[in-house]
Amino acid sequence: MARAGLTAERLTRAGAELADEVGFDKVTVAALARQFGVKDASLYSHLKNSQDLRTRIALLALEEMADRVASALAGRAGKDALEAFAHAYRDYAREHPGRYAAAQLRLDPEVAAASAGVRHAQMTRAILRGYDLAEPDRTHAVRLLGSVFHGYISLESGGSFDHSSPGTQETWARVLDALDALLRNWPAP
Amino acid sequence: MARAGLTAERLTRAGAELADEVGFDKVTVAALARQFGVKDASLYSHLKNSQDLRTRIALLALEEMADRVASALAGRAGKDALEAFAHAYRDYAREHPGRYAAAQLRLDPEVAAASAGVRHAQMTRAILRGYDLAEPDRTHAVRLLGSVFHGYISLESGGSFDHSSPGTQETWARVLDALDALLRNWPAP
DNA sequence: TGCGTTTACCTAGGAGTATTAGGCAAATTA
DNA sequence: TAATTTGCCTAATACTCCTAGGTAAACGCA
Repeated sequence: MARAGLTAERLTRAGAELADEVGFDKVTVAALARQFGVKDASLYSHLKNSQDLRTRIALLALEEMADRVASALAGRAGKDALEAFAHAYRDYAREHPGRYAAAQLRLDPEVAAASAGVRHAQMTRAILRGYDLAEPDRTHAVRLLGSVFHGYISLESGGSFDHSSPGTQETWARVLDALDALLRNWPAP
Repeated sequence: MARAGLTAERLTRAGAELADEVGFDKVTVAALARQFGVKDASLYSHLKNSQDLRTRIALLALEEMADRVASALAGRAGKDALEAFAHAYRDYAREHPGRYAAAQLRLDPEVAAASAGVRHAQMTRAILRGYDLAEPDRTHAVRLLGSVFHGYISLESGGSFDHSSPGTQETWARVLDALDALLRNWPAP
């Protein structure tokens, strides 16, 4: 019988698509096998287990996000960079909700340390180059930015903003204005 | 044979405890039945299905959080209120990670509208009474606060802040300083 | 070109979870 | 005390995860 040509990469990619279509939590070994027309047991030659699959999808998502952010950030500084980062991040989450959810997966420390999440963190720091912040405020600010971006996307995609009036597009723009103002006027302790 | 005295409420409460112990995603009808020493089929007299169980835990968590925040907020204004809200929120999430995760569950619009989530949102608005913000900036600011709080807690509990140096306690305090400063100096469009 | 080795995919099966249908006995009410 | 409700049961179906062991296709080499 003909082989389907499975590899860990193809499975990861297909799993990511599936996540975007039906939700990350519904990505299952069985569902993935069905997509390739093979038995679920067959996937275990390529994947250690279902957790391994989820981890691979998470790592893929982190790579893609870091790539996007990197190219969005190239050649920009200050508020320009802040907005580019924010838009790239949010757009990715809207285009790929399943992958974005995957990227929130808690990884083993070693795996996380070797992931594109590190690059991502570095780029968040890079945004602040255009602002006059010394340590440890720089780190506090990085954490604040990460919190706002992640929190906003998470609440928005969860529908928390659906039933009050200004559109989320407008809020997003004003939030970025506010963050820019804050970074330019970071309060002394 | 003796009855276990199951009710939807007891099951919900036990499910919430279980969520805090092993994680919200591992709260299962079977696991809950085991805790009460009954067969899993027995729970279906009290719960519509496993989604119903999860929803009930989420609603419980929303109630508890709204209660905590309400009493933290009583008699406070301005930065005092901001900090009280933030601490109550974060403390709840740290004490009850499973319940906090449950509270993020996407609810049907009608269910959400009847939930304590509404009270929660109103209290976030109440914080802003101490600051001079008119609509629509008030709404933008509410969304920003929600994003920061949720995002920070989510990243912190996911371990994102574990491997960089200032402690998260210090960052949290400085983030609140920054938010207070921002709300007092909200930029014009 | 044919042979051996690797490996991709298979069947079979065990364990856990979600859910429904239908039954008996305990608790409640008349 | 009889009638009714209801709490928990057994049984059965379906789906997911995963392991063990087998077969045949593809590959590497003489």
